[in-house]
Amino acid sequence: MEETNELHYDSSNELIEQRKRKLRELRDLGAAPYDDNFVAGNYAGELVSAYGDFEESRLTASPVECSVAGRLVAFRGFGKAAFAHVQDSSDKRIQIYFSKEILGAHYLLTKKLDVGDIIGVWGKLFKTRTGELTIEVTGFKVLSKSLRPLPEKWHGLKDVEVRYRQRYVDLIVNPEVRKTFALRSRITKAIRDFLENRGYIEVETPMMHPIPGGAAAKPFKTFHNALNLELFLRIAPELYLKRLLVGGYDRVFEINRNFRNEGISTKHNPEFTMLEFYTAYRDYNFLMDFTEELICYVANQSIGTLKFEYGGQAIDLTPPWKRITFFGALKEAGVPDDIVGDGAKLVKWAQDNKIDVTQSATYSKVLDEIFKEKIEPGFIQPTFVVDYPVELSPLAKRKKATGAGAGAGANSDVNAPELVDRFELFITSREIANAFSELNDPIDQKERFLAQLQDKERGDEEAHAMDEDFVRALEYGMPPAAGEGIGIDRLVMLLTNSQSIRDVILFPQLKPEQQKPEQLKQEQQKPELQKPQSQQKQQKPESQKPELH
RNA sequence: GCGCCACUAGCUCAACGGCAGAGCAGCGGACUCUUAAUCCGUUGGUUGAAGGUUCAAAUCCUUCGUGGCGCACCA
Repeated sequence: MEETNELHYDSSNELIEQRKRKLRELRDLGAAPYDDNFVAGNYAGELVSAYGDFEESRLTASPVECSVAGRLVAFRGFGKAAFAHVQDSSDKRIQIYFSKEILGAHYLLTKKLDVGDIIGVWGKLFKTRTGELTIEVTGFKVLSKSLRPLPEKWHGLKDVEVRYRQRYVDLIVNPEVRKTFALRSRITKAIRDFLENRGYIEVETPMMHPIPGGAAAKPFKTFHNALNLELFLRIAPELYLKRLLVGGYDRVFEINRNFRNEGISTKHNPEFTMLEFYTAYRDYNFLMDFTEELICYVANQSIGTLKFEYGGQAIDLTPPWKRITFFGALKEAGVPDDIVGDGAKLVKWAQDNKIDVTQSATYSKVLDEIFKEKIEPGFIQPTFVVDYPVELSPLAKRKKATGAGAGAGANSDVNAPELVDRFELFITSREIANAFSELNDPIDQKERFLAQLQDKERGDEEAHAMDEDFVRALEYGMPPAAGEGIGIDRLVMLLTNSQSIRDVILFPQLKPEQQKPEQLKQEQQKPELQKPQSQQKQQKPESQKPELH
């Protein structure tokens, strides 16, 4: 084999060669197959909705000239005529009609077209005998010759790996995928509209943090050369947004990526999109009502209803939503009263109930584990769980010792400073939102950071790190505030009935498709102590392999 | 990280120890109202990779790769 400048993906199979040949033939015929600046006057969708109902006689009486540009997605050739469909960004397709009689010598070019080519056409509208609105083409240009065959028209592209890796193909051929991402866009727009209409301003805070904070998670590390500084991709924007509250913004929000160095699953992507918003002079009770309004607004604006199916389950977002306390939920699920508060008993109960609890688990982790195992699966319809234990919420405000806190409806555990003003919203057993009254006591905050540091020393990799500048900010005074985070990907999953987070992220994280030959070579040369002999034999044909420089 | 499953033509899939196939796409031909166009003819494969078992491997075994699902991990 000779050294080659081919890409690592096959770019020389027969089908591609045939298309390259047509490309040359187009050029020989005087076409410019990668032409530029074709300004179409119309979109397919616009033409279909405006003229789709017109009678043929009407289109003949007052002809409609039009032009569209898009991808050729079907082609049916006859001897001296051809029908095809062009699909454009209006997400509709319109039929076009090529006729030798009309196009003359230009008609030859249609013989060099393939499904997948991007073309611009102009002509006038007419109705076929079957009543389909069609452009009778008087002229066209090949704007981009497609060299790779698209998947089959009928079965389409199903291979999920190819769909994720080559999302561009997925988007071309699978309309429901385009629909999902169109909905995603409407959902984020609705969120922005809702918040902006209520006086919130959108901000952007750092993605690269010297101290990863605002959540309990393992961060990605990176490095800034000029500053000679280790940095972390952010796990949450929380601490920066609260600095902005100190700075005087009363209502701020950010919709952006968070990064967490954890496993990948149908519910987890290493980078995911989070909405966080903060409201000064309000508490978490305000946020519960606000969240109902926000999510209902978003549902109405995006899918136009509050009642829909998710994975075969009927979901109803009609407010008000159920509210239950953390310990109330535990009690309801049959966790005995007396073990709560007693670490040893709690661990024993968890183990007795076959809940996996590691040796190093802290009291709060065990509680959390029991909750996730026993309680969460029950929350199919929207449910607020309120008043979490303080150990689980190092950034939330303690519950008032008196019952004076507003909105006591669901709060049966007042008089409990070991609790915090916090809720989580669950829909389809999944956490959709997490919110609390923000801790603004700098001394308490510092102590909680210190407690987290102890957890860290005990081996809890995800314990919060001390952020001294954040404490300093609080020392200047942060107004009382309520803050909330909503996982956008999971919200989009819910509203688009997507079972995997990869179906709502355009380019989900995957391992590299192909190892570079250099890497492969290195690995083969690695001395493997315990490798059986049969493995080592693989190295023999090395001399026949291409030398790669 | 662990377990199970998958990987066959450009795409969607058969063949499950005995000659690697179909449909669509493609290519050649016919065809001026088709729309999964039709009709005739036809090309296309290192069966994800490497080893092994066997007279014979897509098929059985091992290792590896990638993906899916589940588990673990996961404010």
